[in-house]
Amino acid sequence: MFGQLPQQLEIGFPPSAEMGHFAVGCFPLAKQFHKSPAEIAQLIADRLKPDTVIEQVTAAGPYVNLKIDSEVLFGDLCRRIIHQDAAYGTSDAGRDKRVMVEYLAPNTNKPLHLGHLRNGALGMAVSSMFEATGHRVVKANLVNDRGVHICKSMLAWQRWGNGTTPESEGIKGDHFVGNYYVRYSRETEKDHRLEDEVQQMLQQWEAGDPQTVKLWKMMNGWVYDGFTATYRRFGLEFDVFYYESDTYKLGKDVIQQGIENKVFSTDSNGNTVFVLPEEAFGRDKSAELKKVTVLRPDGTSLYISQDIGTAILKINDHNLDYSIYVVGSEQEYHFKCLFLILEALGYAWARNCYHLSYGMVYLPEGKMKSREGKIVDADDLLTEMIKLAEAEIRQRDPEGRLSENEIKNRSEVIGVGAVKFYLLRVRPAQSINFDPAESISFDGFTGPYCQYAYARICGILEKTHWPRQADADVDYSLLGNMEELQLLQQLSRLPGELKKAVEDFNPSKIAVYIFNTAKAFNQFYNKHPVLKAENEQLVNARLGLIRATAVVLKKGLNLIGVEVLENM
RNA sequence: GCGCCUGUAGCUCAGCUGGAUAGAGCAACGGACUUCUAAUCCGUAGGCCGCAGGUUCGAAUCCUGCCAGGCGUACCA
Repeated sequence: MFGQLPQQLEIGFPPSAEMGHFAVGCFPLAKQFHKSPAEIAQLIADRLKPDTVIEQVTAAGPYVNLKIDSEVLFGDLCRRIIHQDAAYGTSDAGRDKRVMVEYLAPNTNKPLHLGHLRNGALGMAVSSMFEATGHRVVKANLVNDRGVHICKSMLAWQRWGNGTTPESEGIKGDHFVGNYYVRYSRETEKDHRLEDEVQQMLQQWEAGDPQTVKLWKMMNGWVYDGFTATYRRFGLEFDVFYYESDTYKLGKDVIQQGIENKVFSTDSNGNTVFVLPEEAFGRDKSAELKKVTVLRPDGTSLYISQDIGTAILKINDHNLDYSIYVVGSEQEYHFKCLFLILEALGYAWARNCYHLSYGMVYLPEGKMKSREGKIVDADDLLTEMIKLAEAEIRQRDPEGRLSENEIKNRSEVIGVGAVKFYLLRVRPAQSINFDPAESISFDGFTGPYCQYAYARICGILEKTHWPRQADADVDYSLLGNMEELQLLQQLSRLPGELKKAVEDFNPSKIAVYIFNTAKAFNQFYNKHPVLKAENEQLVNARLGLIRATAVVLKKGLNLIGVEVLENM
């Protein structure tokens, strides 16, 4: 279409569709021809003669705005979208590349909370985005199933559980265990000797004491039952689980090798340490180079030692090209060190490890603290949202036409979609101030708003037989009003937005894009009838346009893990 | 002290690889349902883009300094 224009020029959109369908900024040519961008734009506009495709060329300041023949403009894109369907916007840019997305990493001593939901929503969205760009994605969950915190719940249950189980009490397993974690925290304030007992239990666990291991397995089993239910409800999927109980001793061999190769050194306390480069880390309070300990003097490992081992394990297990860690921003320092150490150890792939860091979720009262019970529980929040959605659905169905099953299904899709969208609509680096009132809203920049636009389209398509005639015979040249143009322009953006979202590891780009697309549709919908358009030809053309819109909305929402409904 | 992140409308945020008059949502006010789903749409109002310099034809965007908030700063995970 623009073969006649120099290639370095970028094609964008004018601020208003009235000005033209495409805009070409002439800035790059200014230097080359020693003329102002505006002069060049005028020159091009004068030279470029309209033809069958390009209907009008106008210079507007430094831009050349082009108007394109409607049949080409609309027909091209709508036909392509409808034809490609779910493949629209995808690419094979990452073909043959294997990428692991590690996310969630829950502890098995308490239920999931709002922070986990943000992590999970991000993990799933990023995975989908990478899949949509042709990557082979392995979704991994590194379960933190051992350690002193797990023993706390275990000890409390042993002491005060009286042999009860989640079944006997009718409580979801993870919540059941979490209650004992809270119980431990309460009791230990009164009786500090419990702390010694917990340490003892941890030692017994590490020694493989059968009783302790049995208790551990049983209680973790309860937690997994609970987690599995929440995963299913929130739409979290994993291809592989790593358990810290299997991996916590990893890394020692590599570190030993690193010592021999002088990657690590020993400090005055006998710790095995890695000295951090000054350029990236500066110096500490006493003006010394900063260090990170990778082994204690007694040879026991630390968080980072395990992570070194696990990183290598993951690469070897799955032959990865990229390894992504979805972990909160408070661990940026840790991952910076980890990747640096891996590189120092000679692993070239360390450069292909990424920490997808995301900001905290703050509550109105402050940061979430599980021990103080000041958290937003994941299950509670989802239940609450689903209930609100249900109330809305029932209000819209006063005659009670919907089956209970249908109401349940819709409530879940809407409620869960609202939570995911709320957590994904801001970029990951941004911390979220969790506003309960705003989070439960279904109006405006929300998931349900986007789902609603999709459902409205389905409502129209349901009432007709699409295509009413052969797709090729639809006369798209009839389209071209402002709302149609703006909607079309939005539809054309998906591939580019997906590409940017993947490059930045930023699902919020998709969320924003989908919202804008839904809005463009609603604006069109409110102003122009589809089925009752002036004539049959126009009806068909508009049906094509909204059919394409439905494809884009569904695709975009699915990319960020939000499901769609044909009726709302 | 050092490192990273953040600062844009009353509130929550887009925009940040420099380009057309800085955009949305919420909240406020006013309008549109005998018309394909009003979970919608239209309108009004609301901005020294933290501050000060610099680079540039052009800066919310890049650079420097400062101010404010958050996170982290090995021997917890």
